[in-house]
Amino acid sequence: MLDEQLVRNVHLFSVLDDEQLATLLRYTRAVQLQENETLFEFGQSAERFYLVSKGQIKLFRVSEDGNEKIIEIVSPGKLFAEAVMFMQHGRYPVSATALQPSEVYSFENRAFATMLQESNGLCLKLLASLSMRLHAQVNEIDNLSLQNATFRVIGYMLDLLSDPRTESAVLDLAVPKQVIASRLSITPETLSRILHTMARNDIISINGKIIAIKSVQRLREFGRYDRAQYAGVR
Amino acid sequence: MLDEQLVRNVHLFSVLDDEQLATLLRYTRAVQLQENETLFEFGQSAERFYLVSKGQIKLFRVSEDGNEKIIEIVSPGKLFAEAVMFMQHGRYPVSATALQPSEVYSFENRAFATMLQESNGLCLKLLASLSMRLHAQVNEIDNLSLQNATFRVIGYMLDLLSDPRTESAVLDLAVPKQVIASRLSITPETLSRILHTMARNDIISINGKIIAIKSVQRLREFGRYDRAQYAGVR
DNA sequence: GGTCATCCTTGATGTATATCAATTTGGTTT
DNA sequence: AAACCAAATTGATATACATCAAGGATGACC
Repeated sequence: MLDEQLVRNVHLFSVLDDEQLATLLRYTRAVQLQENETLFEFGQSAERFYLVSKGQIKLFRVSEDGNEKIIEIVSPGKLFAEAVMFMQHGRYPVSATALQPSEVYSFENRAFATMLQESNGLCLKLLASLSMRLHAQVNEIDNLSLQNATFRVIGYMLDLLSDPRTESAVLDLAVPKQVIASRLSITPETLSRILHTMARNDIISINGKIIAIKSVQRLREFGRYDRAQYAGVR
Repeated sequence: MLDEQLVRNVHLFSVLDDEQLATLLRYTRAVQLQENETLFEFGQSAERFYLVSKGQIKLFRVSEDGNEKIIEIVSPGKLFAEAVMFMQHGRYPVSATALQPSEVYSFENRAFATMLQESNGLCLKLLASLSMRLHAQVNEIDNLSLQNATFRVIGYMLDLLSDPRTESAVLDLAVPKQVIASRLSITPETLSRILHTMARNDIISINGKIIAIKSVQRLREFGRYDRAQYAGVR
């Protein structure tokens, strides 16, 4: 059973009229995934794109030496692999597996491509969406190379904040810390040390996957002025 | 005087018919840039996009502490800043300045956006172009985080190779080494050490901005197995 | 409720790259 | 050719993070 409201709330689909939406849904199917089950692998021919309805999906690459780098963790309500859709003979640039028992809706590229040809508004919407993604990536490269590990961890936590203006907040990491570490291109050990240094400085408190941020402002500042590794309590 | 052939060879424009091309060119103007002259700055309202006809343009960001990170070096025949075009009130995500005396053709976003609304083929072409860019970025993130500095240097040199199948080649770096270093997110010192280690291992020879690659195959292997810093002659 | 397997934490050590500092080289201008 | 300036090189040292290794904590399953 498809959650039509979830589909309707996807930004990219918001321009579809009722008839187009109906057509899209006709070619849509829900896929159940167990924990660690793989949806598609790097290099496979890309015939479909996906919307997460429940759980979490990791998109990742495996390097020659067998190390896995998580590119993104996709949460409910978010699309993925839609960038390949209109390329003929496109191949998935990453692998996708479920971090938890999950459900995704699977859309046919071809059906959507047909709509793209009919609706210019849709086409422009997709352009805007891709271009925003591209800008986000430029920022990402920025962060990876210009900033240090502590900065990235803080950025990740700030992203999880629903309301960026609250001064204190409680957030749920939702995935194993090692997964977050991979996403941030650091080792689990380093992530642990960074978090605990913050805790020692009374900026956050850690309770398993639940992190309480005591002061968002001091969290931001910590990234600018401190090096986590050797920073003592002050 | 516009080099119409150069414009016609741009992949994105190849789908335009003669009339559309004429319309585009009517709103196009050539801009001359001196060395170090800035074309636009980060955050400025993006009304135009560009094609390099002569010289080299660097796209970069400046971090809070004043360090500049070069995101890309754009060469003749390549477009830049076209990803912002159809976003209303878009802002440039980077700054652009000339590395040498250069010439760029400047296109109006609005004129092009009008064409986009008329031509679905053009729209799809742009989608494909952006999506390829997105994939390239995913690869880039991959390289930045998974690989080491030596690997990135090798990747940069292999990219400059016109024919990737030749076993030996001579290539012109064309820009100061410090610019390349910034592009690769390393310091000039580290770049120098890496190049000279390769030279000591008889893989390349260095003559100012001219690098002779003695064996492309050995160059590739060097990235996989070696650490440049402490690798001796073998 | 104990056992087992993950995940997380903590410490000791290693290393790739940055930083700082001093020459050297190369290209421009006089 | 001399003088000058930016770019490149080279060496010494510092440091952020990784790696290796050894416990702890947590939760699932019988």
